[in-house]
Amino acid sequence: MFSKSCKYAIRAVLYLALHADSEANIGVKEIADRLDVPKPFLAKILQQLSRYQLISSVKGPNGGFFMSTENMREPLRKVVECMDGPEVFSSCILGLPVCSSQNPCPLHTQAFIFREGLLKVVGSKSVAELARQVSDEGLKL
Amino acid sequence: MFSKSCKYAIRAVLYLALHADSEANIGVKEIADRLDVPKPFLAKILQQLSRYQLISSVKGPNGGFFMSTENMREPLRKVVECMDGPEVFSSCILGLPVCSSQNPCPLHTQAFIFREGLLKVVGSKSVAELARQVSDEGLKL
DNA sequence: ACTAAAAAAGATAAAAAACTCTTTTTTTCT
DNA sequence: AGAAAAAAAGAGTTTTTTATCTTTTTTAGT
Repeated sequence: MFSKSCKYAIRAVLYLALHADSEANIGVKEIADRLDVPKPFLAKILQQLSRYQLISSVKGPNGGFFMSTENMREPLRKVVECMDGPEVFSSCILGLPVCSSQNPCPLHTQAFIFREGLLKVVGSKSVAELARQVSDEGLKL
Repeated sequence: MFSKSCKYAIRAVLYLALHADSEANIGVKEIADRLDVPKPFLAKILQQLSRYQLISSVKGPNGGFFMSTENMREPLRKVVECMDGPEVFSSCILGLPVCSSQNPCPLHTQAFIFREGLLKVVGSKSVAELARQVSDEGLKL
């Protein structure tokens, strides 16, 4: 479904969101350790997220990553789009270039429902909302 | 979502199903041309489908591929599992190894719904049923 | 029996994704 | 000002996926 980069990105963003209260910024190393993902690879992902302003960063000593209030307000969907491109939500499930309501592929109707579901998953909730849920329900990243 | 192999496989199976009535077997070349996919790659895919008995083949002159009655009865799900592995329907959407109802990941609930939808898409309908729909509604492969 | 047509099998090549390493820039603290 | 800490940037490497090429096996028709 999602690429590995995207999965790591979602988890990293949630990790940051859950620790947004802490004063200190959070470094790549900490996130990589906690999520058990390769550090240099995660660094690249965080760079990308930062470029798209989905997370915030400060350089230098005591620097690291954190979530601004604006960052927290973004829907999770943006994180996915940032990593896997916006097409994941719109492209044909069979990869046909011309698939549309006018010219539907064999799975178009079913895929439509499925896609609506997907959008409900990551499209409606903001990072803040999802983080609260994770916290309330004690979910694992 | 699905790998390219899987997308090609679905379309190829449907193509075969739609031409199941014709007397002659269908060669790789014809399918590749009609679906506009790379022939040698498609050949590999058809081999795999044939090994898993999701399509049928005969060698030699006038040989080629076709769908047996048993092949037609299989749910599309099997084609997907044959190409992308059975995990696509069960594995955690965030790639967590321990994700389950007992120990849900942050997207588990939402993913559950989404996955149900996916299973409805490819799990319930047989190749025959789907092919009929394609034919009735004049859908494009 | 021979030829030719087709899939099966195996080996290779190219492209993309995942992952790593090195250098540069920014910034804080002394 | 200088040292050190941290992200940013850039340049590799490895692995997986996608795609191709070559050889072998099967089989129908002559």
